Amino acid sequence: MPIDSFSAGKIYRTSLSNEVVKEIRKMILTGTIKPGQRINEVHLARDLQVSRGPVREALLMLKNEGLVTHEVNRGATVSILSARDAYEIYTFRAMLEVNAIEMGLENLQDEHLQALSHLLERFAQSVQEANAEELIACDIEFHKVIVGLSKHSRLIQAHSQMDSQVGAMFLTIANELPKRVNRVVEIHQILYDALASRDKEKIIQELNMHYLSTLKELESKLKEAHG
Amino acid sequence: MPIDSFSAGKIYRTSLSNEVVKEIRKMILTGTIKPGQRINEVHLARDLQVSRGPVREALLMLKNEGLVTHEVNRGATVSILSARDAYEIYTFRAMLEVNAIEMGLENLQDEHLQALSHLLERFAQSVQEANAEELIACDIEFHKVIVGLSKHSRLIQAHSQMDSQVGAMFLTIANELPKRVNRVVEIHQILYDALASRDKEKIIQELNMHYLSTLKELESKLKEAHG
DNA sequence: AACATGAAAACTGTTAACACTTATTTGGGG
DNA sequence: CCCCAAATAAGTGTTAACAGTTTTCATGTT
Repeated sequence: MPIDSFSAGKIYRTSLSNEVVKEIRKMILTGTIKPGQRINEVHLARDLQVSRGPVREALLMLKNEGLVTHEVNRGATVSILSARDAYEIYTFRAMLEVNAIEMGLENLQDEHLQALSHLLERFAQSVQEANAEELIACDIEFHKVIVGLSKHSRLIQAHSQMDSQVGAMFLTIANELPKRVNRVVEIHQILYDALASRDKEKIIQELNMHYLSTLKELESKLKEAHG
Repeated sequence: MPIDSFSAGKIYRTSLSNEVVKEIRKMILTGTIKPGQRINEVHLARDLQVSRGPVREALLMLKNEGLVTHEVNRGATVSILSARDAYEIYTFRAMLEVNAIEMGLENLQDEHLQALSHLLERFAQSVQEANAEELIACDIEFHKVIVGLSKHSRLIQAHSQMDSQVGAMFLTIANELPKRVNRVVEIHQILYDALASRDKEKIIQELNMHYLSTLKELESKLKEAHG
């Protein structure tokens, strides 16, 4: 049962495995399957009306996103992200973004600032609509623009490899988004201003601030959730 | 046909896919299959006396190591590493190692220095024996110790994800190893001395030097090979 | 001779059945 | 009643056959 994805009239060919990846990723990020839960290939395949081959390939890809862990002869389980993981994810992303700025700030064009500005509007709107999914997408997109300035594909790839895990972190605290959410927009506004100033030291300082505060807010939640 | 790997009497269970990964990786790193060459799943499976399932899974894993690229309905191709790739690989590794030192130099124990010292001996010996494979293994191991100081698993993982690509780079210039090879040992000796001094600034400076010179030596070769 | 066209071959993507491993249940002995 | 062991069920790993796509090759036309 091969699948074609349609988008604006143009046909993009994709494999079932890739579609299954999206499906499972969504299940994990929306909490349909929960951290620590084992993933049954047969059941999942049947639910998705697909055979086990694509499911296995999809699980391998999700393993590389860090959403899933794997043991031989025991299969895949949804990753549990600890406070330590949160620390690693955010410090590493901060590190990558700081280095991206250091090596590529001169690539910052007005178009980038426009794109970021537009993202801030989407941010604000998704807050009003209490649309967590959209909020996360904006956050990820925002930081993707920053690392993109480096034009360093391996740096960019290492960064985006953690996108899903960032999404999963958000999920962990999703129940109390409303209170925190306004600060997120504020914080990104500050980052935007720093970028617009094109002052390298300032940007780097704000980046570190940004992630430090994000981490602070997250860690207490995570510790009470599961060590 | 499930396979068990034996090692020093103890039995480690592993999957066929993992064995196949090792096999294909070896083929790529020894030049049995060459950059740009397409990988035929059926032929490869037959050669390895295995079915296509494990081969496909292995190719997925090798894709994440950067040794292989993949197009839907066209299968896998051995990655071609350009001068730009060399630049990215070495600048990114340098960046990761510098940050590892910055966040984890205080974790440097005498045991680490002993291990590094031992590696320098292995280095020297593999030079004498003109054992390129061993030389590469030492180089990778040496730098693994450095990033290991960070105790930051995501940083470590991002670094080791490029190990195979470093091996592939070496391969590209393997024909003229002899001349260059003595410098490699020298350079690592300098790095070792810097580490032994525990002087953070000095270590960072030497790391940057290290990769700069490695890159210089490589780039000319790579450009003449394939853009 | 160059080019387009369509059939055939080769190859990847997917499926379903088989083999082996792990988890669970059941029954018997302490 | 609890614990252990054998039998059984459930699950992952692997294989082989089928389906659809890409590539190659031959044929006919200009």
